[in-house]
Amino acid sequence: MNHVEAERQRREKLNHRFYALRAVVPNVSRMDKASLLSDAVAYINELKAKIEYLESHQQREGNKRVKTEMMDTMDNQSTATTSTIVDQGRPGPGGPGPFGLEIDVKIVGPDAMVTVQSENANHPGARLMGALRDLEFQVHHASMSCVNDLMLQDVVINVPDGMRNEEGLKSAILMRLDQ
Amino acid sequence: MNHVEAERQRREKLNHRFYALRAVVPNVSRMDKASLLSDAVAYINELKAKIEYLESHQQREGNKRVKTEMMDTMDNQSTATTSTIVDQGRPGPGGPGPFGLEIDVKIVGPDAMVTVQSENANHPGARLMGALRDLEFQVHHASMSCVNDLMLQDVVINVPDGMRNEEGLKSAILMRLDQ
DNA sequence: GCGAACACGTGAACC
DNA sequence: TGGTTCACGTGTTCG
Repeated sequence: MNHVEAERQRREKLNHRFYALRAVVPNVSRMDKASLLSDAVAYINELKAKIEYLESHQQREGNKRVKTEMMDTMDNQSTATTSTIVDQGRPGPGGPGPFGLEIDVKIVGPDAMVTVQSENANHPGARLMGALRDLEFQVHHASMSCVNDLMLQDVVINVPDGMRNEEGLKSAILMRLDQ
Repeated sequence: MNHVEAERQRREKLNHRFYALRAVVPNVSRMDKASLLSDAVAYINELKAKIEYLESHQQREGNKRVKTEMMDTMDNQSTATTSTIVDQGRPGPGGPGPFGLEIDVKIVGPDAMVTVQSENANHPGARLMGALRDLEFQVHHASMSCVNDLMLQDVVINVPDGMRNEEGLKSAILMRLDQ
């Protein structure tokens, strides 16, 4: 049969592409295809966030723009090229992302609870607090602990009406976090 | 058969991940899976190149002077005009001092415990953490709470041998704190 | 033996 | 008509 051979080649091609994708995505948590795909989208979103940050802060000290910038980001979310869809799937054992950083946001009433876990390097405490200052959030409570190379941090901030969106907050903070 | 259902769900999951990947990769030339995968790797490489470009085209300012500055300060301490003596006493009930800021330092072993009390303005949390970052102290633990206009904060930092001096640390931190 | 993950051949749909 | 892509059920391997 010719059909079986064609299908064989199709599978072969697909697997080759999968292999190529593995080559460009770092920290592929597990070797299975589904995890590879979700790791890839997460990685792409992190790269996008990093680029957006670098582009907005190429010219120094226009620092009060950030709030409106964030609004824009949250509006355009999941629409155009600005889309910041983040890994709905498994909160798997993949651990910290490419930047050794894991962040979680929970909206509770007028406030948001943010928990961050990362490696204890580059003064992560100062970085999160600085990011929240730049975003002009009122910080009600914050605590952080380091043990060896691991850093755990959680803060409670007041969030204005317009931006009570867990994913939006997450990517906005993440964007200012990865320098 | 249970097997057929498991495989069905596996395919469903995989297709969902494919759909998520399509959402974050722009210009998906054709709708077929293989093309999507190769477009994804191309896009990732594009983002990487852009980041490398942006990172190389931004100037860095070295902030490594602070540590030696601090050493100097601690040497000249209580001698000339550089002295920055504040609020020797315990964190009394008098409330914040003239600067709306009260700071206390206690050396304990290789670490120092710093407690700060001030009015809740100008993002005091970010300012203390930033000051400690600039002074290149390892922060082991930090916590802060705000209630109305009052802010309370305490941190535990590691202090190198040469500067285990409560008054010196206090004025060094204070100096970087009032901008 | 079970669950997970994969490769395979086959039927169907679409130019 | 082929040529190409997909979904499906099945066999198999591995922990």
